[in-house]
Amino acid sequence: MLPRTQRQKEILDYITRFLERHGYVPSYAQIARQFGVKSRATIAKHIAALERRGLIVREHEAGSFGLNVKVEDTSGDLLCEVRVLGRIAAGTPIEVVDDEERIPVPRFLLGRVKPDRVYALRVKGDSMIDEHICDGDIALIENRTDARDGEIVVALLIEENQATLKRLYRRGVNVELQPANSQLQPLILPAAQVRVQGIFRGLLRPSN
Amino acid sequence: MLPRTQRQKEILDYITRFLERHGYVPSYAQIARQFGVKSRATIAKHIAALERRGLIVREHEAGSFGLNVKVEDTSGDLLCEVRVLGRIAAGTPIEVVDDEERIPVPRFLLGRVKPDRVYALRVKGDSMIDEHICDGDIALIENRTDARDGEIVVALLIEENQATLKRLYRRGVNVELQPANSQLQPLILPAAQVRVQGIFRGLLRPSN
DNA sequence: CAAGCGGATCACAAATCGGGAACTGCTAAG
DNA sequence: CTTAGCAGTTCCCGATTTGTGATCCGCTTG
Repeated sequence: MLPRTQRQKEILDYITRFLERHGYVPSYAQIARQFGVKSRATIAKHIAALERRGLIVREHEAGSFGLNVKVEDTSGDLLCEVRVLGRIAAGTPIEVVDDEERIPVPRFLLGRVKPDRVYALRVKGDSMIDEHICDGDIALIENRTDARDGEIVVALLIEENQATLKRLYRRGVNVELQPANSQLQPLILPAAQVRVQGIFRGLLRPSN
Repeated sequence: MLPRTQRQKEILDYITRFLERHGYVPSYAQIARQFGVKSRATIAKHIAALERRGLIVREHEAGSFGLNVKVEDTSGDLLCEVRVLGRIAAGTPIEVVDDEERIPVPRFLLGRVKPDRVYALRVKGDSMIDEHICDGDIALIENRTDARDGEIVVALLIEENQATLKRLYRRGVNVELQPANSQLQPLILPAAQVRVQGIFRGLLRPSN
């Protein structure tokens, strides 16, 4: 279920983000300070509302409200969460998904890349099968437009209005987009016709 | 469950880090010094609180408190840990890695499969490139020998002493091993020459 | 109008946090 | 063996924080 009011959503978001960053639940006073509210009782009412909607589960231990939203980890070294920005399919640019879905990702998959620079794309269709990326896979993309030579990038081909995943090499005023499958021809285009939307950083393939 | 307050989280983190670096548990006095606290009793109370929350398990043995910091708890819904059993490469059976490495895996990748039935294999070489599984990938395998038709299995070809990943179909006394790439010929062998070592359940591909 | 939301104030019980002091086991000198 | 020291534990203390209930107020929306 969704929060009913804007305030409720703000507070829910704040709690989840606080949890991500700190590994424990913020106190009512902390939340109140954050929103410039002077009364903890007000926060209590909002939290009660969120609880009625099932967005927060409490563990009444007296004096504390344990909760179970969707995020949390404490062991922040192993796991991080990444926004799912949308789908990527052949013949279309990235289709943005409206509501902010997030998926958990093992931290080690991203290497040195900061998790907040990373988003995920659900791969639709077999347009990138040459890069061994299949329908249903989840591609992890670093949000960066300046690609280094040889990196696998999400390239938006402006003329064809199509997004694909290819290795990128600069060739003077042109760029060469090279499929991983060496039997396929590389694509050479003027740099102006290609826009880099991100760098490929990893892949998740669900069971089925 | 989570630590409730900042102090509790700090102390839990300190203990875990100390444990990693030194291989043993810090004394109360050590923790107290670290946080500029003068009384060991204070630390005892914090640790008792962490114990109440199930974040620390003690083994009352002698003067020192043996403890067992939980790592994979809390986010149990999102994350699970999986044993890395070894490498799988062309031309060899699975090579078992001696020390018990574990990697974190997003829970949703495994679907209904219980995490303790799953192990991971590092893929070496391009022997399974046809299934779009590349060198350096980490394959998640369900530990099961009875494959259903059409499932992707880790098949040990006894005669050739070689493990590969293929879709399996039963054909009477024979089994058919079908590559994902339809251009390649399926392999048909007597069932006795093939041993199923697991079912493919998912894939992780690191950044580089 | 009533109902709901957002906020404020007050009061109270429970928990947290820090401290001091004394007790129990254990171990390592002397 | 005795002694000293160290570690964890327990009991008592005070100050502060926190969750929560009760009550009231202004605002919007049907």
